[in-house]
Amino acid sequence: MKETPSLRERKKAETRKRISDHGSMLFYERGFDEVTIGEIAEAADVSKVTVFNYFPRKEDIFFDRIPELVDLVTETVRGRRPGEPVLSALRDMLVRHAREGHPLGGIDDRFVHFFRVVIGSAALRARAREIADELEAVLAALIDESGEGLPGRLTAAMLVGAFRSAYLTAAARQLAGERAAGVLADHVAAVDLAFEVLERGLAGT
Amino acid sequence: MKETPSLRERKKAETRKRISDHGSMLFYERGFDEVTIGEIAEAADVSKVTVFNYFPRKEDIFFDRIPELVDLVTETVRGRRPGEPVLSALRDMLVRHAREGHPLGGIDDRFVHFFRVVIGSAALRARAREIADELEAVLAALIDESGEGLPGRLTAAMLVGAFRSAYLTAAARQLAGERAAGVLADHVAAVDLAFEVLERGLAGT
DNA sequence: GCGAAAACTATACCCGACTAAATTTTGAGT
DNA sequence: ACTCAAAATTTAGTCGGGTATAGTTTTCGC
Repeated sequence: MKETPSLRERKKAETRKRISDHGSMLFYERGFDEVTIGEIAEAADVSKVTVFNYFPRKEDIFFDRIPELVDLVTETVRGRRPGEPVLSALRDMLVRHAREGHPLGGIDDRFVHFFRVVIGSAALRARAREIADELEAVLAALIDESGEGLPGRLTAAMLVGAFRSAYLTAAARQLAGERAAGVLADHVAAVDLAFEVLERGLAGT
Repeated sequence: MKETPSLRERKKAETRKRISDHGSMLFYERGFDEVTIGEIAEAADVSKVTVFNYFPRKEDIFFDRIPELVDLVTETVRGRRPGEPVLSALRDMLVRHAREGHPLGGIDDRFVHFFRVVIGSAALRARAREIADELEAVLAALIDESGEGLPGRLTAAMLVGAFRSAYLTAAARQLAGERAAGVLADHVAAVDLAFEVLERGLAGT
């Protein structure tokens, strides 16, 4: 799969990373809205146009790893053990990532700063909601194609809604000063509850 | 409650309405992003600054009736018949409004144009998501205060997610050319299914 | 090496949402 | 009538994301 990291590709990846890294660093220091594209370009030693070349919108510089998140969900569903229900595969994945403090899981002391930046910017909050929508659509399609007979749209909407709510609650508590360790237990419980409700509710369909 | 529609108040209300009406009209004609605040000000025969005086953000000119929506939900929950479960009151209200083609219900031939404008503008879509979030928060608080022992956040998140999904599906079909009458039946079915799943799932809590 | 394609740079520009401050109008109460 | 405070207006901006263009450097495939 990964065989030709041709020089061109490597340089591109490196430039992209440099922009994203310098951008994120500035955002962490001063907040999303207080940093201009020009400053990022300068910090990354790149022209302003090049920034837009890699990131069509400013928000994408910060939310750089979303594609990985979509892939993660897709792989979780498509690559589940034969016979395992979609929902149980998703539940396991989500709980595991939270427990391991995986970057995309979100429950970890390091991510307080990440949350602070997002909460502090209307543009980033808006983009985050948009991303949740995209995830919901992907998930709905995956559920439909899984052949378990679940109503994809409804299931995805409820699941994304519930998880997002739990995630935000956990983030708010961490922002309020609680340590990740303390928040984690409740968060896992909230996720478990969400899946229980969903599974029980869908059982009679 | 409503006793003093003093001249001053009436004029304010009238100015507000004039701005919102002219604005909406222009949006319907040409799309949200293609209309500037300046044009709206001119059409409403008001200064540009006055527009911002009444509507802090451009999007609010179009989504003018959201406060009514929040009130509607609040009254539905608080004013339900004694002993009636929150969820059943909400379900009745939502189905009734859809059936009656209520402006805030959304299933009516007239609203195709409304949808088109929203779908056509990233800013309006973003604001719509934000509004859903606000509604979710209000609903969560209402459910918590209802004393039925339901988990407010989770219930609200799932309900708003499910309804929004159904609503958007119905809107998309109307946009694709189907008549409201045809879409209505499926939409009501989708809402009913959502409530069934939710109620059954929550039953064991 | 060489020509073509891709990536990058410099630069200038647009655009329209939103703001600040000072001034004028207008309705309310006496 | 007359005064006062709220509301509306005028004027004069700022600000930064995003774009368009045209030219320069770098990498690739051969």
